[in-house]
Order: sequence, then structure tokens, then C-alpha cells
Amino acid sequence: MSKLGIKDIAAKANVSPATVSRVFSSPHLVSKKTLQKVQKVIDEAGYRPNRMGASLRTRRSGNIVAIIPDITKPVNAGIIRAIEQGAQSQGYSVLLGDTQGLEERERHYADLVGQGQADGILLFGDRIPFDIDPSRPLKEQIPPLVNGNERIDTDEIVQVAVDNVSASQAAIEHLLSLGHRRIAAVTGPDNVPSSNERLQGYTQALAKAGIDFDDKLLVQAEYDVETGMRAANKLLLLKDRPTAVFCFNDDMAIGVMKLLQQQGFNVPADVSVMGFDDIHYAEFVTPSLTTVHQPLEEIGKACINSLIKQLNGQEVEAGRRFLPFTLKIRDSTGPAPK
Amino acid sequence: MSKLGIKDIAAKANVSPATVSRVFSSPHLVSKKTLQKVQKVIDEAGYRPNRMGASLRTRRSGNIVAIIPDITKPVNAGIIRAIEQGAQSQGYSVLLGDTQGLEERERHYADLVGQGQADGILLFGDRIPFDIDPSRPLKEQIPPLVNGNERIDTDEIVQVAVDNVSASQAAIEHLLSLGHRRIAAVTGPDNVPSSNERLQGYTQALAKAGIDFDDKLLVQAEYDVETGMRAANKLLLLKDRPTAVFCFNDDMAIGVMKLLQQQGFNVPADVSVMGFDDIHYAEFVTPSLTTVHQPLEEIGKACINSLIKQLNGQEVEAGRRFLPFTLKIRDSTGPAPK
DNA sequence: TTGTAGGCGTTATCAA
DNA sequence: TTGATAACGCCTACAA
Repeated sequence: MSKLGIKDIAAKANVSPATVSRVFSSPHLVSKKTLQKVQKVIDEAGYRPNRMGASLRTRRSGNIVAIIPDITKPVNAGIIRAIEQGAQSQGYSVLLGDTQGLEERERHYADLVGQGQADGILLFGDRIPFDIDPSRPLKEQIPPLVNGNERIDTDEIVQVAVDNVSASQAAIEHLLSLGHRRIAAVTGPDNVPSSNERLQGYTQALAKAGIDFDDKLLVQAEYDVETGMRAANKLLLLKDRPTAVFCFNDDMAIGVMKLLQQQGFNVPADVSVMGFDDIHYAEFVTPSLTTVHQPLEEIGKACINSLIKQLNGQEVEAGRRFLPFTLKIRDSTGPAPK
Repeated sequence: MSKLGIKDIAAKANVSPATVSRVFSSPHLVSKKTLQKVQKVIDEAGYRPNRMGASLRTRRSGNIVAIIPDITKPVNAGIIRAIEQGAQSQGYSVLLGDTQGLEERERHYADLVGQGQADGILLFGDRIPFDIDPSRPLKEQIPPLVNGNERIDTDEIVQVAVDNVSASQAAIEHLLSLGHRRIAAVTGPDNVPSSNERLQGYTQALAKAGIDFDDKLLVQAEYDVETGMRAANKLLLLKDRPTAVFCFNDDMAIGVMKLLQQQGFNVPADVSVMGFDDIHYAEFVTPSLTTVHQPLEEIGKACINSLIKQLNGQEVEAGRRFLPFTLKIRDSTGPAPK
């Protein structure tokens, strides 16, 4: 492979290295004639500027790091894909930081910015992966960062997500409109802010409908299919069973449906099941899953665009930004049984 | 954030920059006493060596780039996660190159190596993203590279995957053992090598069983749920319908099942359906999907390990390396109807 | 065991 | 419009 440097190209083209550099970074400053001459040499030699050299000098790596708990979750994968597209179209590359939810790994990846290997962070989590001195402004203590799809309790950083409270409320209202009164909720882990927000929407909607809150109808799970099944199991053991189950994500809803069907229940005739996220498979399980659609592509795009703005030195308004959700009414919800 | 450099640290610790450098890269060459002294200054200052400076000097970026058609496909996501783990544990970072199957993007990401932004490539595709002169040895023309889960027609590069021919054959044999004689195949696009290999396994298994090949039973789709549904549609239109359908991936199998159920067919009583991949949801659709399990984690680990070996200058044997598949017999396949 | 010095490849500054 | 020069931050002979 070629080992040509900018000086070699400059020599071949009878210009200075500075001119070759300008051909790439500010061609408008180079005369047409020189431009063509240099370009020709570049093409013939297949010369590509070395990014490390450039980065060292410019103090910009051209990378952003995406810190994400688990790339195999369809929600995360969908967002990441959008991010990658947006980044690429603006000349950035994405470093993948799959953390398995481990704080140690979150910090490892966050540290890449300190090492000059990335210019900014796209975070999908509920904690800031830096040691923070609460007496000082947050912005001074962290690099450019956008938080997506989860909530961190501060208004000093940019956060992009759907309004979980409203979305959850809308979901419950859909079930109420079908005549359901005993509506169970399968929540995520209780230390996850988004789960708590969805829980808030659930209780608010019930209260508004004048339905007493029954904590027996609340089952905690881990946002995955297996624990969704276990949650359904618990609900079936109840003396007074729910007629509808709202799950705080689609994976758990799929698990709930699976277990109900295994036990001979008909969804939705016996029990309605509703999810949250609208992953691709939600439409294709049987029955197809009624759920809350999250605009993953828009979320990803909003995140990357906001981050790149910050990297370009533009001022970006901190605080939460909500993107619109929609209800996808499919076949897993129906009228409450008599 | 303050920008301390190696010289600042050296000054504070009363040593030379070289010694500070050695504290990171070869601490065994530094005396215990000096080590502690320098380490203390490093900790207090929160100093992290700048990777760009180091990379420029060492000519190693510490990055590898994963070129992958679509991260939202569970198979790819599973492999990528394993890759990320393996890379991280060896001190490498992963640049994500989601290409949407576009050759232009494949080349864009492959080019990162030429720009010194990555040291090697993990490729999941069926073509080499470089201009190759066929008269010269391939190895001289490409950077360290491992191809995963797809096939490129050369024995000059390392390739890791399951043996699609055998796996497909085993799948068909399972269906044959259940008494099926009219077995349809839903293939991927005909320019995808892995699909063609699976087709080969299909025809071989049928031939071995003495069953005439009927090209009406072959339907091409696009490896996704939607086209899987369309394929099922076509098969149902056949005068002489198949009793079993083998799909070359799980997404298509899920689509086939969905359509069959929509049309009132019972899976597997009326038609058996089988997939390939064993994505996580395969177990949780209804009925749970019989499929060929691909060891995604092992594939990912084998890929990254092989690449890192190459990057370390170790000789790695080129050619295909097969990892073992297993059959997951679940509820979507059953005895052929009488 | 430690220090000195040079250079990795590029871009920014300034002058021509 | 172009060129000379000096960093950017680090690593690694080589010397001490």
C-alpha cells in the first residue's frame, strides 16, 4: 500500500505541502490551474491525507462515541443506525460503545473524549459517566454531549426522547376506551427513569378515570421477553385477574403474550396486551402487537444533529426535547370481556 | 477542561517526558519509586495521553472498522456486540460502518484504513471494498481484514461463518424425517452467496432423498419479513401446495408464518415452517420457530480475534473457517399432514 | 534506570 | 495565490 505523504505529493506536483493541504480543506483558496495539477498527482498516487496527523494538528478527531447499553435491542439498533447515517453525512465516524449497562464501560468510552479519540458523546443512559462537582456548572465539566431516549435528572444537558408520561397515558386511555377497568402494568427495573415516567403516566390515567390504584396489578420485569413471561405468570396467579396488560416495552409484551397463549388464553379476547416502542417485530408477532410507536430515526437524527451543532461551536439549548409518539393500534388489544 | 500534556506531567514530577511515556507503555522499565511518583502526578492531574499524538507516532490508531450492511438486523447486531466486547478487552475501539448494502459506503469505510483512522477491517459482505488487480496477490493489496458470515470467492482471506450447505442440508433432513416430501424454499436474493449455498444444501438433501427438484417450490425474497409474506402468498397460490417451507432466514420465516396464519392455516398442522439464524425472537413467536442456530457470539469473537492476531503481526491462516451450527427444533415444524 | 532529541503527517500563521 | 516554518503530543532510538 502507498506510503506517500503530503510532502511527496507536494514534490511531485511542484508545489508546497501547504498548497496540497489547501486542495483538501479550502480548495477555493487555490487557483484553478494549481488545483488541477495537484489533483491529478493526488489521483494518480491515490493519496489520502493521514487523519492522525491532521487530527493532532486540528485537535479534532472527527469521531463521536455512542454509549449505548445493548446494541442487540431493536430500539437501540434503530437509533444507532440513524446516528450513523447522520454522522457519516457530516463527515464524522461513530465509535460504538456497547456497555451492557456497566458503569465502568460507560466511563471507559466517555474517556475517549479525554484522550482526544472522540470529539463528543451520544449517551443513551440515565447517568453521566463523569465525576461531577455539583457546586460547579455541569457544562464546564463535561464534553459536548447529548442524551437520548433516557432521562438524566438535570436541565443542563440536551436530552432527546418521547414524552413517556404522555405516551403511557395515551396507551392506558386506549385500553380504557375499550372498556378495560382492571389494567395491569409490567414495568422495567425501578431504577430506570423512563420506566418510572411510564408508570407515572399509568397512574395518572387511571386516576383521571376514577379507578383505584391496585399495586397487585404492578409487576416489575427487566425489559426483556423472559422476564415478561414471568410477569404474566404472576398476573395469572392473581385472584382477580386483569383484563388488559400494558407492558413498558415490546419485548416484555411479547413475553406476556407468549405465556398467555401457552396457558390457553386468547389475546385479545381474554386479555388485551399492549407494548411500548414499536419494534419491527411488533407488527409480525401473532396477534400483531398494539403499541406506542417511538420515532427512532427522528430521535437518532435529532441527537446527532444537536451534537454536531455543539461541535461546531453553535449554541444549543439545553433541556429535554420531546419528539412525538403515535399509537399503533393492532390486534393484541380488544374490548374488555364481559 | 485543562489540557495537560506529557511535558507538563514530566515537569511536575521532575522527570523527563520519556519516563512519563514509559509509565504507560512499559512500566516495568521504570523504577518502583519513580513509577509511584509519576503515577501520583498523573492521578492528581487526571492526565490521559492523547491518542492522536501516540497514533501518529506509532502508526497505529487502535481502531478497527466493522463494515456491516444493516445493524438493525438481529444477526448483525449479535455479531457486532461480540466484536465490540472482544475489541474492547484488547484495547481496540470499533468504528461502526453501517452501509445499507451500498458499495459506495463500504468503500468509504474501508478507506478509513488508508487514512490511518483504522488498523484493520471486519467485513460482513460478499465483495471486497477495494480495487483489486487480479494478477497480483490479494494480500498485498488489502489491509488486515477478516470476512464474517458471508462468502467472498477467494481463499486468500480469512473468512468465518457456519457451513451453509451442511446447515441447510440438516434443516431439510429434519423436515424429511417428519415425512415431508413437498418442501418449498424461500431464498434470499440470488446474488447473495450465503443464500446460494443454502440453496445448494436444499437441493443436495432432496436429491439424496430421491425427490425430484421442482422449481415451482423455490421463491425468492429479500431476507426480510415483508417479502417473506409475499413469498408465502405465492406458495399458497400453487396448485400443489408444499407441506413444509424452509426459509433461508428467520425474518422470512416469521413472515411466512404470519401470512399462513392470516389465511387461516395452522402451523405446523397444515404447513411446517423452518427458519435459519435463530434470532432471539424465533423462540417467542407463536408457534416458536424451528430454525438453524448460528453461534453469533462465537462468530464475532473468532472474527475479532483473528483480526487482532493479524494486527499483531502473527501469521493467520487464510481461507474459510466453519463454526458449528445446531438445529433448534421448536413448534413450527411437525409431521407432514396425511 | 533515565534523559535527549528527532520526527510521525498535517495544518495554521505569517510573510512574500 | 503560494510558500516557509513552526507547532500539535507523543514515542523511541540512542546516549548517559
